[in-house]
Amino acid sequence: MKPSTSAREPLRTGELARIAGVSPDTVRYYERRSLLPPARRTAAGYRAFPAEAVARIKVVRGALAAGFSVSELEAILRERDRGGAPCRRVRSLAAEKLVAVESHLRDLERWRRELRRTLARWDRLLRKTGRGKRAGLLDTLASSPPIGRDPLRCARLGSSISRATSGNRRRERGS
Amino acid sequence: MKPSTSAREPLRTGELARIAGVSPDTVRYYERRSLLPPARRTAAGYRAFPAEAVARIKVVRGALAAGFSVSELEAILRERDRGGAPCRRVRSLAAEKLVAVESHLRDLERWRRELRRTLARWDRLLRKTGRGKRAGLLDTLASSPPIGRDPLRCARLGSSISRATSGNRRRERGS
DNA sequence: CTACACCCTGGAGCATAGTCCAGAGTCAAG
DNA sequence: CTTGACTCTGGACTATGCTCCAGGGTGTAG
Repeated sequence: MKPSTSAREPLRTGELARIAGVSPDTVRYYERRSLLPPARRTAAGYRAFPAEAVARIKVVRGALAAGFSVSELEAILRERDRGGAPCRRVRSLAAEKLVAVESHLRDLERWRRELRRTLARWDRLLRKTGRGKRAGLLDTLASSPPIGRDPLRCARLGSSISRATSGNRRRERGS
Repeated sequence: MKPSTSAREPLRTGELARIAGVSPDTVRYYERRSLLPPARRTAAGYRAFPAEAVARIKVVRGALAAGFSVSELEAILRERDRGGAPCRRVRSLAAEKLVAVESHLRDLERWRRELRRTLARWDRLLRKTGRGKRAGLLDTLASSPPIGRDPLRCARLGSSISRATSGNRRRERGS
């Protein structure tokens, strides 16, 4: 199990970031949030990471993608680094994620059904309404909340969606 | 079309809120965000809403539940109040929501599949690992990102999910 | 010596739809 | 007059996982 990474042992923040496919800011952020053990420092105060940090970051990214939160990971990794085996907790956390995902899936499906019905109704309304005349589309939503008594969750999702829909600037910078 | 609401005409903030099923803070918020036209004021500075405000709030809640954002609604309602007929825009906005919802649905389904596979793999690992020994569950996620190169959206969803999962304090206050 | 690339830190910003707060005024009943 | 229920305002706060910034230091090639 000798480290076979192509880069020489002590990695600086930027190197580690490039190899792991994240931004230097993210590396520093992970260290601050204890997802990465505190790096050694050079005389000048530069971070010097061991090669294992690359794998660690990949684990973190994978876990985040799976739905774990930074603070959950913090606790888990902390225990693991102390020699503990938080496997059961990890498993049950993942099981919770699955339950949550399934419930969201149901919400989204209901939402999709509602949107489709709404669009169909609106198209009917629009067809029998003159151009430039108001069809009162929104008004048909007034009594609609059979969505349950908590439109908030949907609204929240809605916002994250509209963000995902539109802007994707950033990225692209280096050589 | 005479207002048949049971309460006397000029509604104060709290009355309107109770009738419409939202909090007084929310009523003021909607007014500030121009979802509600500016209310008349009594001599003391209290808001005095017309009975129509109830319906307006219901429309807003319905639209929010359908996925419209406050600022979209602001623009739409503003134009409608000026006598315009933003129906086409409303319709196309809703169509966009549908597209977004469907795409999220696909993401969530992929996520669910991944979680299920992960759990199955982990259970296999756990079975052949002694109690209290580390099974390296998280490590199996390191190379997993076939989720695409953007775990962010998932992570974001994850967070909104965990919030939805756990805490639902507040509410309950009145008589 | 001078670019130029890279590193550091602490802190603000993002984006949403509210919620909650303090400090202060209003109003009807008792 | 006091109590209690209500109202007002402007602003801070919530949650997340980064991202970006200013202001300043480091390292090295030319």
